[in-house]
Amino acid sequence: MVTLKQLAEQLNVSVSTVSKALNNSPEIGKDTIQRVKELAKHLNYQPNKMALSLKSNKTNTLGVIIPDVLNHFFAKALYAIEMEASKQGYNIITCVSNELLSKEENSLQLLSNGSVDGFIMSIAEETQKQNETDHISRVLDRGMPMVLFDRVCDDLECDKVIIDDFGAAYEATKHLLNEGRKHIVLISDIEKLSVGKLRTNGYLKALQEDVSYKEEPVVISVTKADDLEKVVDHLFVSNKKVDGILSVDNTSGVVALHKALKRGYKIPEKLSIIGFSDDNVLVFTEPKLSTISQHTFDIGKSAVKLMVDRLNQKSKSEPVTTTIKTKLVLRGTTK
Amino acid sequence: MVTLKQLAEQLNVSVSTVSKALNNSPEIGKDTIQRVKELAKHLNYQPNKMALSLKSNKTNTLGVIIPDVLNHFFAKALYAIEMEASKQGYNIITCVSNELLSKEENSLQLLSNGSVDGFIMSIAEETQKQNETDHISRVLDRGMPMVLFDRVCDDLECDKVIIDDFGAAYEATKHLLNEGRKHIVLISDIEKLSVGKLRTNGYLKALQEDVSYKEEPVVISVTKADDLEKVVDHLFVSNKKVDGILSVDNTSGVVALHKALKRGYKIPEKLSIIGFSDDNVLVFTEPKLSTISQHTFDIGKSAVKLMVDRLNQKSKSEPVTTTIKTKLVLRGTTK
DNA sequence: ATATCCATGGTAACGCTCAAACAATTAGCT
DNA sequence: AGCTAATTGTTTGAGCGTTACCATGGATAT
Repeated sequence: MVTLKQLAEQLNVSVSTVSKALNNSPEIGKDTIQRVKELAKHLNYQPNKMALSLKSNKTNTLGVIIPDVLNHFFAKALYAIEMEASKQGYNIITCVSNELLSKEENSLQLLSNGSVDGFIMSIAEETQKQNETDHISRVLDRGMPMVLFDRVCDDLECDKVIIDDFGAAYEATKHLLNEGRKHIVLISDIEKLSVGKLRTNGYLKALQEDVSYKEEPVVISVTKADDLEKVVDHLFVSNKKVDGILSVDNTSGVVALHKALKRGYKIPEKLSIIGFSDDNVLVFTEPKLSTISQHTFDIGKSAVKLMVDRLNQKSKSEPVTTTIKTKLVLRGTTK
Repeated sequence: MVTLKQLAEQLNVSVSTVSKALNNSPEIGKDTIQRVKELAKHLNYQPNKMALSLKSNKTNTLGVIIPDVLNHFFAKALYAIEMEASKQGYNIITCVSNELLSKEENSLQLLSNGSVDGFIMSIAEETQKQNETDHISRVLDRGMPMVLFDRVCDDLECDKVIIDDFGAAYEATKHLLNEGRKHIVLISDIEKLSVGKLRTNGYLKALQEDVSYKEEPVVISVTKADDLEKVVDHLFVSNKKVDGILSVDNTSGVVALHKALKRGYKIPEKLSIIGFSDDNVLVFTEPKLSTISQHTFDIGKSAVKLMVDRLNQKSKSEPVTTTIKTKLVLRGTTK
């Protein structure tokens, strides 16, 4: 790597002259600036990032901690975060907590040594289950900015980006009711997560409010240990009258559709299905799955924006929570 | 952030004493070491990463550039890279080239300023199409280590991790031939990529070698602009006799399976399908898709290992190419 | 008293920026 | 013309947080 010192030596000027010249300081003569810049370009000079960061105490790097890259939602959020961060001149250091509290603690700890200017993260499943947030508070207490997205924790005083999980599920359930469905089942493999609970509550609320709906709500909670396909398929034998399915996670809606088709259900005539999936699964379904679209890209983008605002602000201000609108997109699996 | 200086002041010793104490230097008295360490722990002292990097000229950070996080293959590779890097004490800075040459050039440029110790990357589609590798050579010339994976370029002198694309497709085609298939079609949406071409060649070679195979090979190349589902579906009308399909990309195998089922093909009796997909799509198929497994996790892991070896080595040595074994996993869509 | 050891302190350097100092030129004033 | 004042262009020096090397001081041993 070529340094200011080397440029200075070659040009027979001092280091600071070179530095100022490259930064277009008005103190430096026009011709000198020219000479310096030419040599710099010629030698492909790049200011050393570490030196800059050390001096300015700014890294222009964000730490991003997500629970699982293989989950399409988080992959897309990561994509959006990377795009927006890059646009704003930030790099991202990515860590995958793998849904583990210990890994999350570790990543936070390791990056809190001046590696990043702030954190964007979504909380690991284990962390949410154990409701353990000390490691996050510790970071916050040190004055490090943090933006939580999707899986947040209400107790933490920091910026957040969420969707209206309750409302989205409520609306989708309402839609099924309006279609005249009388036996609406909810499937969830995220019942342990904050967002999962909210969605389930939205479903329950919608059913409760409907005086003409007689059935008891049915919540099928699938855990990691379960065989998703088996559990979903079993629904059709244990609950023969099912005529509406709301899946509040990424995959179970698609699985339900496949299983239902295999069992000969007419869709959407006899059975409606609404999923919480991203567009990417559509290519694997026929008819196309109706979904609640989370606008994942906007979620990631907003998280970065909140972070950048926070980093640019002079005085402290109250935490902000951005709620991204969801949209019920009706396709082939609803009437 | 608490610094050595602050510790030193509180303990009434010099900065260098604190530094040495924390590094267990034998020069320092036992009791002093104790005192220093206690305070350090108490104040949660973390050595400043930037200062360390500046001093040692090592960042313990790797730059990872992938073409597309939404592609499951790359997401999984990224996951593996992150896991292994973390295990080896490295952070990763992730950039997504979005299949664009310009973004790739940009990321390489931006991180070549001392931000990372080396690069792990897979080449963007545009870059491969235009066969433009100057930006990569430039990095290599500066002595920055680089490991290419999956989408590599033979001309570049650096470490590589690949799979035997030719052999994998060859073997899969052989399998279809051994089943007695007489009209085997290849579907590919990566015909423009090095790996795509190799796979196609493997398919062609297998057909050529079989003297009893009379048909002309049929390669269906799908581009981004095409509607994958339409193109695949059309195959069944334009090529009524098809009894074997080899999909060499991530998704078209699953789509072909769905379309074939919808058209009433008996699978695997009348039609065999082999895909190049990862396990994750299996939940969306019935019968389960037979696939060529790429061992994506091993690919990522190996890339990191090559990189770490390279970084630890004293003297320069020849580039290494690691080939990860593939495995033909027969499931429900083959006899 | 001199050599030997031990514990600690001081300094420089990594690459950079910024404030302040300085030298050299030009302008302003009697 | 002669002297100060202002302007311009450049260098010096300190500091960001570390560590490595060298120096220093006091105690102990010879």
